[in-house]
Amino acid sequence: MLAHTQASQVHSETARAAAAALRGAQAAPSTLEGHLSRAPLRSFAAKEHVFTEGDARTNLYRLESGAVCLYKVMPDGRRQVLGFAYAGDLIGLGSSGEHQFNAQATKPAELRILPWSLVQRIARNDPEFGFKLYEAAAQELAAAHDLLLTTGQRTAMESLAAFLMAMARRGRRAKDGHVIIDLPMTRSDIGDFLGLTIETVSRTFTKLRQLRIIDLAQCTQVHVLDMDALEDLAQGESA
Amino acid sequence: MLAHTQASQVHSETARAAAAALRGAQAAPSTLEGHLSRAPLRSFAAKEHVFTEGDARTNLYRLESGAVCLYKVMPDGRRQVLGFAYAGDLIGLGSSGEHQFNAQATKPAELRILPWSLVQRIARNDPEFGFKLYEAAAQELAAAHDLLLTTGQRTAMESLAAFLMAMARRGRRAKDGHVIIDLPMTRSDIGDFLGLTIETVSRTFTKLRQLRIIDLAQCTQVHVLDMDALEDLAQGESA
DNA sequence: CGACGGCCTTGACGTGGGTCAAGCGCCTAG
DNA sequence: CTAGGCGCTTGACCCACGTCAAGGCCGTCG
Repeated sequence: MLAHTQASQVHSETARAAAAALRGAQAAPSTLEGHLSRAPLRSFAAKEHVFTEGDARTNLYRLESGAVCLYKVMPDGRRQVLGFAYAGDLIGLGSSGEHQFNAQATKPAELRILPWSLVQRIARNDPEFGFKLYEAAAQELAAAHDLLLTTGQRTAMESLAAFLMAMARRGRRAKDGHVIIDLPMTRSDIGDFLGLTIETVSRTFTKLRQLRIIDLAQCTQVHVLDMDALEDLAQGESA
Repeated sequence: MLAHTQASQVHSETARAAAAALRGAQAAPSTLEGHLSRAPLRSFAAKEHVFTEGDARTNLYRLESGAVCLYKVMPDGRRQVLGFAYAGDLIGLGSSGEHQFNAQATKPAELRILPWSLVQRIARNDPEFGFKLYEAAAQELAAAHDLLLTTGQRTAMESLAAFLMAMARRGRRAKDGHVIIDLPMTRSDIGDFLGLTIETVSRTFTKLRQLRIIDLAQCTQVHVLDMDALEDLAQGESA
């Protein structure tokens, strides 16, 4: 679910669940997907919090539309964004107890809400499901490790290029062949994600534009003009 | 298992397993602890790798003694240490497929080795166990998130102070009341962990010594003279 | 429609920490 | 006992990025 990692798994269940629904069977669903598809849907306004650090972990969420930013804050206000969630991503995984970070919609969002107690119940009855939960957590762990590589080792240019490469996987393709990336978050979110200031993020975007590697239609929409060059920059091929 | 997080859970099972063994019952063990306690033990020399990135995930390990460093490397050699494992920690959790980082003993170490296929088999039969796996992964995730806060936001001084605070929880107490920390890793490991160079780590140690907050008997042994001051520095009280 | 506030960009400047280089202490091997 | 190597420290220098400050562009609300 965190950026910097490949697309999520899940979703293969959707068709099966839909088929079951058509058959009119209202038997209690057994898969996570089954539960989620009939879980209540709640809307959140931009900037509204889904949960905050210290809240009891009462629910597991799945984002249906919109985007959500996950972050931690230090006492003095410095902020580290841990990742962004997009449609299809699970939000709220973590060891039992309290939430250890904040989740805030960066644009209007809709989420399915599943009580955590139910999740635990399913896990107790379905060993396969417990293992799926584990794999979901492991995937997030891998994403966090990737992000560590960028905040710990990469330069501003490398970080931003890697970020854009990751976002490009979610992007669409314009008729002229260029990949178009919509950024559903502010420069501040990006900066706090990559461990940079908004000024540095902005300047680095400008530099990429001057290098004719990207084009900025609006500040929230990136056209990738030269994906190979971007890839090179992400891997550390100098300037 | 990563530093920066509280002690591990597990271990409560040890007594029960021992009791079962005494009863002479040789029935197949059902808990992870049961399996681990009779799993083969292997020794690794300092600097020897337990596994490397790209290796198939064939085993789950538990460290019995020594210390292990977990890290990723970039193509050009830059390295990010993800964490350190100490006695009792599980190593090798992650989504199925290949290992996504390297694990290298920083000093002579002994590990119990459990085939991953067995872990999966247990998970399939024991729902409780699958959930435990999940919680272990979630714990590592929390540790990674904490580390992100330091590599992304903290200054060198804050990072090192936070690192020492975390290590102090594992430390012993001298007769004069000072906490003594043994560092089973090099400056280079610490630097790559915190996103700093070895020179900066060294200079920061020196600064802490000059401030009379710590004392360095040898470079691997830290005496904490003023835990409160260290705590303050970790939280960002300037200096 | 005009004014305000968020968000983004750009410039000038300062600095924390990276780089390069030298030297030291300790451990191990011969 | 001596030599070599590895890891640690320290100093001098420099640069990437942070800080501070000044606009500009929307989008929204009165």
